[in-house]
Amino acid sequence: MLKRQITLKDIAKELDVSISTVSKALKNSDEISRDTKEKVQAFAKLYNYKPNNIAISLKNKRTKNIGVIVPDIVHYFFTTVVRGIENFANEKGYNVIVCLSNESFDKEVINMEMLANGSIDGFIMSLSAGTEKNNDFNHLREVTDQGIPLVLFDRVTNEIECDKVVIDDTLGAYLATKKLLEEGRKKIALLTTEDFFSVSRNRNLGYKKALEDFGMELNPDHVLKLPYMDIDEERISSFLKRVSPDGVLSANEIFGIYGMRVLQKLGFEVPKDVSVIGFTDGLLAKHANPPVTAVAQHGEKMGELAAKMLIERVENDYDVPNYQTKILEPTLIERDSTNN
Amino acid sequence: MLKRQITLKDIAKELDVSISTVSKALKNSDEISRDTKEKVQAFAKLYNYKPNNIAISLKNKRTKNIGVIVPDIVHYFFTTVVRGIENFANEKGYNVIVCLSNESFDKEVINMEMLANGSIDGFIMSLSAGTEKNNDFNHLREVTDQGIPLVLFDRVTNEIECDKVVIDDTLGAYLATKKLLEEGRKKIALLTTEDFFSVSRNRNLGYKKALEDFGMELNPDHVLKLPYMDIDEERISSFLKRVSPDGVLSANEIFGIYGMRVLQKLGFEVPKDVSVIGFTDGLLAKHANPPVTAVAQHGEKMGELAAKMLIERVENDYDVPNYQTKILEPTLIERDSTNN
DNA sequence: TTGTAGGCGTTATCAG
DNA sequence: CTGATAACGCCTACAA
Repeated sequence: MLKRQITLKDIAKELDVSISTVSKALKNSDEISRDTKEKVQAFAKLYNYKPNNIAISLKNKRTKNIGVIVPDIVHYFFTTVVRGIENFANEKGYNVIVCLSNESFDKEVINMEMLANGSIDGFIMSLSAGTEKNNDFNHLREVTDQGIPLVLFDRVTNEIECDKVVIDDTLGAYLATKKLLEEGRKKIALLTTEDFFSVSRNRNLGYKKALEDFGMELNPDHVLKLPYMDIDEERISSFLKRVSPDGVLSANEIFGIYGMRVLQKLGFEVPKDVSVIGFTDGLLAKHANPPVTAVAQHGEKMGELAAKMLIERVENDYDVPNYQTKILEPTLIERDSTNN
Repeated sequence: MLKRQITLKDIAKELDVSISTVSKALKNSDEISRDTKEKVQAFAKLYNYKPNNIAISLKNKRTKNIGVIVPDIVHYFFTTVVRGIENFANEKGYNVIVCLSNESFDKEVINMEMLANGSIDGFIMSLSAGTEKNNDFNHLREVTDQGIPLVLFDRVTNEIECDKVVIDDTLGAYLATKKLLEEGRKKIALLTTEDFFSVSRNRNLGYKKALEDFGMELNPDHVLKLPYMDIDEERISSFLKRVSPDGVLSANEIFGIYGMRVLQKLGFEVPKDVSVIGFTDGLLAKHANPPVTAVAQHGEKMGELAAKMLIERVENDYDVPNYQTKILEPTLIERDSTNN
């Protein structure tokens, strides 16, 4: 069934020359006579010769593969980051191996180990919820100790020294909260996740800071911290019912969208009675009714940057690491869920 | 910088035994004495020996990698298929290399060639818009001619003989249209894409069939066929304004969501004045206001099935191909954008 | 201008 | 029980 791909050896035998002659001829080396080169190249094209990547990888100790491990691929943000990585990497001749940790520590570890045995030249990843919760980064350390380049994005940790790309989450939340405050909102609810998520921690901080800058103090009763990014319908709706906010900031796309619908069902008009802003400028925000003002995280750019940083590491064997953390600026995209 | 991973050779030298002894010892071969095995295994663990996958791939002519080429990763459906593939493949010890064709014929070809040189054991893919439009499948044929297993899903073609997984798009559209008709809707608009998309062709067919079964005939004025899956705000809104439908069927998630908002802005109430049903039971449909009744395509299952079929081919070298086309049943998920 | 030989890391066969 | 050898497909320094 599997018609074996033709190899240098096959060509050599067929044309009655040596393997190295064939190899050189195909590379247009000028060690080889025009005659021989033409003969070999013609034959190779005729039989559709393609060098075997695996053999080349073994020889070069370079696979031209990048391993990407992300918590999931359903949420818009990760999706766009993956797209950014893909774009840049393909441009540079790299393939992208995508693995989903599914927010699970165990699966993240398994995936890393699966890829760390020579399958890839480097990793780009965002920590799973499980990993952030466990606060266990040994699998990352093993990888970096082996000298495999690693770039963390979005959900990062100080425990590991490596290149990183994040957005300024604190600033993003600050800008959003400020916007609500400037609209005159007094009771701003925060829908977020627990502080063990590095991004949530920072977003929660930005929220607090903005309140303080406007002479208000954070009321814990106005904050709902859920353990995961999944919607807990019960808790979100009872929270909003209780708080009855005139402004909502959501630390992710999905809580905000869901929260807005809950409020609408309770009779609130958006943005007349309550303004809503959410993190992630995704399809949900864009197509909600009304469209939701959002903090754009520039995922695609983030992915490109991460890929760029990684490939740079892979291709240049610096002996002084000099790790960088790039911080992108979030942008507030104003839509109809807030006043303007 | 890059601390070379330890190899069999290193262990052999260090322990003063032969490479093959080490290899066997690590495999717990009973050709080797208990003593030697223990010594070798201890040493290997201590120095964190991991067999080099690339070398193994070269030897076995099996990479344990699956190449997945999809048009994009932003739309919910493809996202879920990729997740299904990932799940099943990882379970079986395979990595998934994801490439995005970005709906472009050229990029699809480039990606295939990139992977077809030994990097993967088989392909799972869904045709790009460009490919369906060009009607050019030579890159697929080259791959299958080489004996590389290929599974097509969703956007497939009869031109290529290989395993396929699809849903019954005609039935899906039929069920949706029937639902609208049974509600008493008389003027059902169809938002769809051009017929060169295999899926659209079938969905358009199902729409027509349902109308006919209810004694109505298709009115071309009630159908808007756009060239791509991107929202053309201008055309969609002027179309809906003109038609002023009491029912809308959308052949994808995004047109339906957008169309519903257009109608709402025009003063239509959903579902009082107009019912809306869209293909793809995704986040947009689920979180729209009101939530949209949708044709579920069971992407995750589709992905798992595709992966299963592919891995079966990869691992068993059938000499009679006996290609299969699996057809999944779509499900109508009823929500508040239709009456019940 | 062409060919030989060795190596990338692993495994399998066969000899000792 | 252990080891030498060849092979997977390619590349390259060196020899002829």
